[in-house]
Amino acid sequence: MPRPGKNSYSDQKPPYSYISLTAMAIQNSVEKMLPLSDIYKFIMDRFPYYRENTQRWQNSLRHNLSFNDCFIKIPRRPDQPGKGSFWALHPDCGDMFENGSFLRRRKRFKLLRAEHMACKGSPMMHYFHHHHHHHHPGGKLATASVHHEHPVAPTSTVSRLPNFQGYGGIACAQSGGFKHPFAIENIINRDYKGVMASGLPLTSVMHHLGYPVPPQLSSMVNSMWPHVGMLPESMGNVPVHTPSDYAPFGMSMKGMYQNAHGQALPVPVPIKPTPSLGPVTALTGLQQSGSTPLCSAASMLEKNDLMLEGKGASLHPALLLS
DNA sequence: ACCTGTTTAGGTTCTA
DNA sequence: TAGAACCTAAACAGGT
Repeated sequence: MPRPGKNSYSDQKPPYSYISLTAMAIQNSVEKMLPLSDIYKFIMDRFPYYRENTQRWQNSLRHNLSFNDCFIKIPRRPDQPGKGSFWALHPDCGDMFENGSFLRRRKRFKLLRAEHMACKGSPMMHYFHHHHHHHHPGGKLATASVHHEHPVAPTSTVSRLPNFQGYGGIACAQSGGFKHPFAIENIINRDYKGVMASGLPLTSVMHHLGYPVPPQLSSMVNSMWPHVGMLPESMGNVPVHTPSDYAPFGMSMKGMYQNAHGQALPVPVPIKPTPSLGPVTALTGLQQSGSTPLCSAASMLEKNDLMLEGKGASLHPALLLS
């Protein structure tokens, strides 16, 4: 009989992919972006399994960061000391984890070839490329304001992103401060080599590439360029969404809860909804709790426990204990 | 020397 | 069973 306690549960490998673990870490961060070392830290803090063989899994994790389009690299500004870039989730990778389950993705988030080129070459170019080709119903350019101490990760855009119902007031409350990494103030202050190399003003580049600048932004872009960072704060706000309508970031927040230590953790739910229950998921718990800031993790788990099926679908003990 | 990041390559596991 | 998702190893470049 395996005796419970030391080495029985918490040291076992968590049923989450590296993509899941990384997404958790990023989502959990205030700015929705983390340097590599902090991603390591998050994972090791919560999952004792990953406190060993660090060479192995960290190599795998780095591979995932580079290889998967759902992760984007955000360069540090000169005023931000530290090693490496920040890593964030691509704004459009919203529903990678069906029903909020982090166990297995419903499908791989893959950029189109052209998107990939644009994205890897220059975040900004990607941004406009992206928004040109997917006309979003209510989607306009991200809010832009000028002065911020830190670059922050994307506010979500509309496409592929489900409504955000909550995750308490935690993420919601922060969303007012979030800025799309491709938002003007974040774009211009970084190393957008593609544009800089062209020697053309931003709007010219955009026009040349066939990306019309939205009216409310064009004047701002023009006025800002090349006077980076000189725009008054008041001009910077072009609200697009009610902040509470969407997650502060492109990934679905359904299925998240906080444990007793204030750590945000996923609520594992079946990949496929139980047929008899229909598409009832962790989201239901959030929705039913209405605007209640913090959904009871216990009640959510209760609901979800009824639906757990298959092997790895139960809550990993490390999540409860850490 | 170590960390970060990219890429290739070959393997396993899961799902349609 | 084929393909997708995922894992691991490893070579290598560039930076501190």
